[in-house]
Amino acid sequence: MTTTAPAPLPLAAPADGGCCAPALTQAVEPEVAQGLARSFKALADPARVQLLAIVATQPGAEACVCDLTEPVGLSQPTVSHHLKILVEAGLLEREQRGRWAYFSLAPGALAGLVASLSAATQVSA
Amino acid sequence: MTTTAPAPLPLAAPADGGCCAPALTQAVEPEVAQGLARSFKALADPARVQLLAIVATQPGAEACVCDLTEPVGLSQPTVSHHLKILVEAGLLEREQRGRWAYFSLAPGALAGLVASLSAATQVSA
DNA sequence: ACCACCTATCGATGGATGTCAATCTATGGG
DNA sequence: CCCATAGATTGACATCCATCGATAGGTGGT
Repeated sequence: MTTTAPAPLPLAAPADGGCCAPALTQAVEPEVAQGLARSFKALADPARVQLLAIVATQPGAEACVCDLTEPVGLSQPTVSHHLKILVEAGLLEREQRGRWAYFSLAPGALAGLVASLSAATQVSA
Repeated sequence: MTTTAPAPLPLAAPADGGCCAPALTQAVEPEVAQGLARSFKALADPARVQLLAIVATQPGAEACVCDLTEPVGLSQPTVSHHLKILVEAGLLEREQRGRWAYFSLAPGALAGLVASLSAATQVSA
């Protein structure tokens, strides 16, 4: 989080009569962009997409690690690692029930991402 | 490319009477997961999110590199690199016009991602 | 108490990725 | 014909990340 926006952004006006429009300075706050990028980074791995999809399609929308290891074809530590990333990204929720850990979709998380992307598409449309 | 799904997925039945449901084998085809992950990977960088947002909010939804370098605070080669990634991901389109290169939102690309995410959320709802 | 089982953490390793300076290519103007 | 400018490519470097084996932490059964 150190970064977030140290850049002064001198904003040298394109007075050179160059190519195009004055160019708006910031379409999105750098912080916002960073937050979105972090969410997308959590989805930027095939294994994690699969894990999310499996959880979503499970009856009750929850699954334990023992159910998730085999479908993705990865070792148990690796699956645990990916699940942790998804939880930290706010996309999954973890619940220790008895001896097993159950993972479920975090309500509203994906919807939030959808809203962000939709906003972008609306602008162009 | 090579990968895509070499795993035989032995599918050892959870006959051990373990924790949970039989566990569906594949909620999403590995290829599909890989495709989605590749799209999300293109969005998994703050600079690329910003670039996309700037292009989207420009009048006419297009911008040239000279407009994009300063707002993100990165060097010209780096911006060019990010733009290339966005184009290869199918999110942006490039058009050489005169001496300048104009980038615009690829129609339907973001919408497709929104559809995929929406599908996932629908399942749980 | 002990043991079997599920999951998380640790350490290591190979590969991917972001970034820049330097250079190259191409387009237009004089 | 030469030069200036916009942008892409190259090479190098540092960092991050996915993956695994080995191990630790907790929980339940006997």
